[in-house]
Amino acid sequence: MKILIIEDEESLQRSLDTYLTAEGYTCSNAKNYDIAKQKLALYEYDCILLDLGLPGGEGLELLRFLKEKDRTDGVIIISARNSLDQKIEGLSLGADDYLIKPFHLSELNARIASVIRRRSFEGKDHFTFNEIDVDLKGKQIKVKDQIVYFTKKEFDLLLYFMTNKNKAISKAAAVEHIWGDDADMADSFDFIYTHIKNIRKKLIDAGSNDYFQSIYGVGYKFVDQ
Amino acid sequence: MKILIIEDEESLQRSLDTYLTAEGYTCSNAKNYDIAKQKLALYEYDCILLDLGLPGGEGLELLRFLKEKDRTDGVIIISARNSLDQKIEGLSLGADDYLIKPFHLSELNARIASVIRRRSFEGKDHFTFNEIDVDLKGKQIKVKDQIVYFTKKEFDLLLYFMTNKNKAISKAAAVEHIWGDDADMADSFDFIYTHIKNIRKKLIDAGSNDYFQSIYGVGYKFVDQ
DNA sequence: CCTCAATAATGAGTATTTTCATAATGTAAA
DNA sequence: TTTACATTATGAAAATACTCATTATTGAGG
Repeated sequence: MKILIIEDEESLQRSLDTYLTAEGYTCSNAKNYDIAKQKLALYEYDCILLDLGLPGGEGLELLRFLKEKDRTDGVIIISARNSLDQKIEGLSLGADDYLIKPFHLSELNARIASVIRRRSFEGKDHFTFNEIDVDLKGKQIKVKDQIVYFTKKEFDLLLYFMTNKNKAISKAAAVEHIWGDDADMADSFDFIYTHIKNIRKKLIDAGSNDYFQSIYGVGYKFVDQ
Repeated sequence: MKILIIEDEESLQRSLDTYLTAEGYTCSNAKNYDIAKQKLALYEYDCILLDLGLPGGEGLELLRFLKEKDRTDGVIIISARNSLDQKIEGLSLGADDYLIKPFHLSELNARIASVIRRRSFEGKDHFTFNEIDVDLKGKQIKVKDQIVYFTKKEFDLLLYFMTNKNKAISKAAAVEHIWGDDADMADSFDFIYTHIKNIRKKLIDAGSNDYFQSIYGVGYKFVDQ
C-alpha cells in the first residue's frame, strides 16, 4: 500500500513516515506543492495525506488537480484547528476524510485503513483472494466454490485480514475492528486466538491454506503464498 | 429535545421539521440570519442544524457568534457539495458534525442523536435516572445503590434508551445502535424482545420500575412516570 | 544448541446472544 | 362485541462468543 505524505512541517512529516512505514505502508514524501505535483503525475497512491497548511492555499490546489484528473486516490486532509482563516473546501472537493491537528497517530492509522478499505470495496460486491470468495452483499463466503459458513465475528475478521493482505495486523487493531468503540471494554485480547483458530480450521477443512501467519509479539499477517 | 433548523430553502426546511417532529423533537425554524440570531439570543438548543448556504456567509457568522458566546449547543452543519466556493470553516469553528446535501433523513437523525448523546455525556462519568445509576467508566449499573449486572448488549441498550428518555425508539434504531454497521446483516429484529425482557426483569428484580413502554408497531419508549 | 521467559495454540468449559415456537396482547374491521 | 390479524412477550433451546487452564512454540541470551 502506497501512501503519499504531503506535509511541509518536517518533524510531523518524519513522524508520519516512520510510523506508517512501521505499520507496513510504503511512504513517499512531498514537502511542497511542486514535489507533490511531480510525484502525483508519476504515480497513483492508495492514500494521500494532504496538509492544507501548505502556503498560498496550494493544498486545495492539489486537491482540485486530483479532481480534474478524475484520480481515484484516497485523500485524507490534515489541517490545523487554530488556523481559522484556512478554508476547508476539501470535503466538497472530494476528500475522503479529514483530521484536525493535533491527532493521534493511531487515529490517523485507523482512518487510512478505513479509506483504503472503502476504496478497495468501491462498487464491488465480491472480494476475492485465491480460492476464497467473499460475497459482501450476501455475507457469504465460498472456498473453492463451496459455501463455508463463518460466524459474524469470523466473517468480519477474515475479511479484515484479507483487505489487509500482507500487512501485519496487531491483535489490538484486529480487536478494535471487531469490537469497535467498545474495544476499551476488553481487558484481554485472548479471544482473538480462538477466532483465528476457528477461521483457520474452517479454511483448512474446506481445502484451502492457512494464510494466517502469526507474528510473534505482534499479531497476524494474511499472506499470499 | 429542542432543535433549531436554520435553513432558507423552504422545502428542505419543511421536510426537516416534519420528519424531526415525527421523531419526537421539538423544532424551531429560522429562515434567515436575523431570525436565527434572535432565536439564539432567547433560547439554547440541544442541536442546531445550520445550513451554510445562507447568503453572504451568514452561516459562518452564526457559528462565530455561538463560539464567542461560549454556547454549548450542538451544531450540525449542512452544506451543498457543489458549492465549491462555499468555505467550510465550520469544523474549525467548533461544529460537531457536518452533512453534505443531499442526505438521507435517517442519516441526519442518526447524527443528531449522536451529537445529543455525546453532549449529554460531556465530562460526565455517570448517567443517572431516578434510582438507576450508570457508571460510564466502570461500565457498571447500580439500582438503588445495589450493583445489578447487565451484559454488554443489555448495558448498551439500557443506556441508549436512558439517553433517549421519553422519546420513541424504533426497533430498527435500537438494533442499529446495538449492531452498528452490521445492522443490515440482521434479517429479524426479534432478539430485541428478548433483550428488553431481560432488562425489564433485572430492573424489576432490583426493585425498580418497568420504565420501558412498548409502542405498538414502533418500538419502545423509556418513560419518566 | 540449550534454557528460559514470553507469546501463541488448543480444547474444553462458561456466558452471552440469538433463534424459535408458542402464548399474550393490541388494533382494526366485520 | 367478536373475529381476524399483526405485533409483542416469554421460555427454552441453539448458536455464538469469550474465558481459562494447559500445552506448544518462539526468539533472545547464554
